[in-house]
Amino acid sequence: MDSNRKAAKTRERLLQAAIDVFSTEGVVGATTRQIARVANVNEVTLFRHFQSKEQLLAAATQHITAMQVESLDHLDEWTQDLSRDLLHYARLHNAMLEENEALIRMFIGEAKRHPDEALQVLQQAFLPLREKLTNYLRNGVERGNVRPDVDLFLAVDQLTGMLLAGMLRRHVMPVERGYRPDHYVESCVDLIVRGIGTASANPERLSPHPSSHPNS
Amino acid sequence: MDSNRKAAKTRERLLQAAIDVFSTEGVVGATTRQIARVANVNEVTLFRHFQSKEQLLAAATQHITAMQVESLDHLDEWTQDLSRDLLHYARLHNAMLEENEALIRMFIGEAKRHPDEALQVLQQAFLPLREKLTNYLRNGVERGNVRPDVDLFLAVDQLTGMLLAGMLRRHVMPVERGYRPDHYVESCVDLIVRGIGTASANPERLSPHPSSHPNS
DNA sequence: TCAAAATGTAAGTAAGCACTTGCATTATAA
DNA sequence: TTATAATGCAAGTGCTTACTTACATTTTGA
Repeated sequence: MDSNRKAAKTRERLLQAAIDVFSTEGVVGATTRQIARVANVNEVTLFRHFQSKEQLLAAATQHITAMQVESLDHLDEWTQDLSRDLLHYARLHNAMLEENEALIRMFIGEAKRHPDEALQVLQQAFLPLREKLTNYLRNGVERGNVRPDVDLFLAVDQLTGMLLAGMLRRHVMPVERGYRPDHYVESCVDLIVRGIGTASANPERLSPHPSSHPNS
Repeated sequence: MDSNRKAAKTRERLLQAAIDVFSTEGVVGATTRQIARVANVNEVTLFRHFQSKEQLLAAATQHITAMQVESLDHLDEWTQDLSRDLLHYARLHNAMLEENEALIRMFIGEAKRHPDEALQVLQQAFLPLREKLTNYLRNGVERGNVRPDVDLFLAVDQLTGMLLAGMLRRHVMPVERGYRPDHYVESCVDLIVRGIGTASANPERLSPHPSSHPNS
């Protein structure tokens, strides 16, 4: 009964194509024809796998969250140096944002029209990351790296918010922005460390830009 | 020749309706029928004022930027107290984000499909604000409120980025977020002041949360 | 080899879309 | 009042959409 496997394979191709087309064209703009074409599959086959375009969207949403859960595990080695660890996290987070730019844009724009799907993706994709970082910071409080009076959830939302907005800006604005893109991420981490870290986590308060590169 | 004025009035109604419907339904999702219905106007009249849906979008985009330029002037009284002034600015900026939520979502989602319109709105609506705040901060450097080694453009982008992301999050996530929404804005300002302000701009470095409320 | 399952192909349906045409109706200007 | 400009109304055009039906072809499991 390995005809299951073939069906599952085209189903997978359809889901990936749906994610691509939905991301770039939006939910209304995406057509079943184009999705089928991208999946290298006849349009009728699409409707044999998914009864309707709406249900294809639901299945694609679930497929996304399943993938995101897998790719979460790259984040386990903490050096207990607040600046280093936050920078590591921020770079991973930023890379994830950059990779999924079209998808994120689409869900932000469509959040009010498809609240269930948007909420599901955001909750499954971002909340675990937030939880993990919050736990790390809570640990930092006990180690004396992080001031005990800060709202950790809020601080994490601030960091990820800056990264998200930075990604959105980067891809719309022309160059013209003064600072370099990778400097932005570093500077956001720096800002957070200044804001929530204790003196022991801010060793280089003397030099202007702690983690910046020596270039013109 | 005051039949001009009547035509201009329905044109205005059509533009406002177009902005509303484009915002809530997206560019592809919006139909000329619905826009005409919202404007209380026959669909044919829409096409007599604008040759095509695409040109209606262009006109609506221009109409938006024209409106934004007017509403910019509420921002002129600076007390020269960095915390106070930034908080004032942040609250205005946040109110503007909240008012135009649907429109902003739509332009974020559609930025890649309509780059010209998105860029025009963003440039006309956000760049002047950024310029104004940057100038204020540059002034603060000379007064000794702001550290001279900070990248002012970057700092402004960080603040507005946190506010934008905060607004986007607020309207998608259910409650469940621990901190209160208005505390978020204050905390973002606080973070920036800690990050870019000199000691003279951070008078209450002793107390945990300078401008926070006494709640559990 | 043979039945069953998965896919392809061709054609079609009903609905909605942007947009047009022709003419009647209303409001404005002189 | 009368000519003109703005709008309403009814109908229609051509196109695209999601989705279906019927049948032929390929792939797979035993």
